[in-house]
Amino acid sequence: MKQSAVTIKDLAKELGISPSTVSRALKDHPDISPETKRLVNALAEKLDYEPNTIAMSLRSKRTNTIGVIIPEIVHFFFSTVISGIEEVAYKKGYTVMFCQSNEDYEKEVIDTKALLAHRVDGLLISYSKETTNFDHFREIQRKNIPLVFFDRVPTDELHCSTITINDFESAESAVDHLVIENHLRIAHLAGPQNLNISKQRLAGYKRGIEKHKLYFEEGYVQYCGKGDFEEGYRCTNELLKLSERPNAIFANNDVAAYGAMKAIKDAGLKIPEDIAIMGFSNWQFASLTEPQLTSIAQPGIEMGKAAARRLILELEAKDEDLPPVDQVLKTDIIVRGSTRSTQK
Amino acid sequence: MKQSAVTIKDLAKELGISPSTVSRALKDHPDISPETKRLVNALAEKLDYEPNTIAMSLRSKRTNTIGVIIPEIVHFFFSTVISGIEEVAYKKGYTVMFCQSNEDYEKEVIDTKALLAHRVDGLLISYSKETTNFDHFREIQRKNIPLVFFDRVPTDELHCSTITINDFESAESAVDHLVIENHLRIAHLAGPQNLNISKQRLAGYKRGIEKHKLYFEEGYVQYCGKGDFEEGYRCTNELLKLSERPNAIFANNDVAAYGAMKAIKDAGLKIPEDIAIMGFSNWQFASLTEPQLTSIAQPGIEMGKAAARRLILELEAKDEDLPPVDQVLKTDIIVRGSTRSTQK
DNA sequence: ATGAAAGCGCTAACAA
DNA sequence: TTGTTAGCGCTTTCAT
Repeated sequence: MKQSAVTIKDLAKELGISPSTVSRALKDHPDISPETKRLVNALAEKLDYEPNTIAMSLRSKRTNTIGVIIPEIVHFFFSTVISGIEEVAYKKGYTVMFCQSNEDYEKEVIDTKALLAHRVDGLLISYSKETTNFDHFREIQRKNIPLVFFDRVPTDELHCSTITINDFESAESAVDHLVIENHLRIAHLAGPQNLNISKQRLAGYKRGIEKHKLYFEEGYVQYCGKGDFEEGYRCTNELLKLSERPNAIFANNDVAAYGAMKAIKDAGLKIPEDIAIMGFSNWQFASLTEPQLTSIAQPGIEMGKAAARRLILELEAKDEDLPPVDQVLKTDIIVRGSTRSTQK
Repeated sequence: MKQSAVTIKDLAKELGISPSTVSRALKDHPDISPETKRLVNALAEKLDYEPNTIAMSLRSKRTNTIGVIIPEIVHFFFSTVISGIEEVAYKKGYTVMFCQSNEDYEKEVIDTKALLAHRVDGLLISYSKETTNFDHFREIQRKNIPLVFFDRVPTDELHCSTITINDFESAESAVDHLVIENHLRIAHLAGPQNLNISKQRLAGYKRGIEKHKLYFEEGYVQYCGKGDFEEGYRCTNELLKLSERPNAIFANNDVAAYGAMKAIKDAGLKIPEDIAIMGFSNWQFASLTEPQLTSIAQPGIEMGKAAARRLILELEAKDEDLPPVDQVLKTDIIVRGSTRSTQK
């Protein structure tokens, strides 16, 4: 019922030499004679010897494993990020342990504990919409385990590297884009304000409104709670009730945007003729069938790669204690298949 | 730079008792006096003692970790499966190690090795479109490590449990559905035939064609290679060239179906008036904006849960050596938001 | 160039 | 009820 079970001891016994010699031979230690190395490696090959990484970990205190916690895997953006993480981890010889918090604070705490218990070398985290208490993250730091946040990152108080996109500027660019297309009454479906990304997007939107001196009223910003489909739908219906009905909606996130689309269609209105929709969203294939959809595409793969690279850098920097870095990635505005960078 | 480092030894020394007593006290062993247990637990709590799972694994030869290999994480279906796996694994106290093969045979082999090296207790695998050589799976079995396949499963030769959907019947039902809606010239975008699912779907399609005595010609089955977007597009263009142009397309998989949609639109034809599209696909939000899309929805979450449950069952059955089981899940045909089971 | 011995942190047989 | 000892598989001083 168990593993192949051939150990260094077995090889040693077979060859009539000591385990330590075998160990050294396998690692190509300079002290060992070429002849011995040859013999050891040949036998290892023959008996299909595989080093026991658990035993190695027990000694070295390294598992070559990185832990990842994301809110939800069934989500285009996060699956993209994970993909990037896996790619870099794989190339650098790390394996990925993965948990999803399901946007649940309690689960996130337990996941953190579980990954620490499994002795991951470092952690990559994008925290849940519910998370306002960061004690579990502090615990990680207390243990001196490298931790990098991506997308949903804390502001300052934790001294960690972060990977984000330029939410503020992107939101502003979105308004610019809508204005160019002559939409002058732009509403916003805002996300949960305990997430910095949502705050930034709202701020960028406001900046755009002010810059272009657009019409604005209180009701133009709808707070969609957790930004799910139903909330997007509900909030959009609120927008539709306004006397100065907006002719464009800038959505904080994709699922809310889909809710908005449904509300608009249910009201018998047309997209984008009556109301244009734009937002942080990757419509994936939908843009093929609804070419009027414009999105601010988040570079998920890049974010995953950047996060993994940064974490591994910190892991391998040993005690040099790298100061945290905040890396900001650029988004793209994708219009009807064409791409224009938000970079100014 | 390292973990909290408080060990059983530390606790023992502090309390002036032996490590084994501490170990037993922590595990609530009946032999230990309540008083000792109290003292030990109190100190453990105070010093924030965390058992070292690596050391435990070295002894027990169990890591409480399951390895998962899927072709691609950025894919609605597979992300759904992973989600189900994670859910069950979490509830049963396992952690998930995850790799994606990127539909690359070589990577799959390496991933297998990596997960075995990390001493996962068992493996869940859906193999790549390229995989025709199963030696790496046999290697797993040789080591007596439980292995469960899902969705893309081998036929017989490996003696493993499998979780699949009823591809054959679902495909037949799809044809039934199209016939009811009066589409009598139905073509098929077939998938890679080294995958059993693709074979089954093709067979079910053929069965449907025969049963209803529908018009058929050679060109109605287009083999889309790996079934990517471009292939779906190309193959659909082939269909459009036929003199008896089909008025419905049944697609083996989602991405090919999207390619088909683009080809049809590019040709100035309408969906579904000119050509209806149906297939194994989850259009997610697209069905909101294109309500004419009908899909055979694959129960990904259920598949993930079932696979994880089965694997854990085998893990915990110890040496009882459960005979492999082939579990077949039912799909749903989802039409304009309504759901009809394919179960007959 | 090689071996002996100790120890990573934990547990379990055996002894007391 | 508790302690002693040995060992999981590996590496690494320190000796030879």
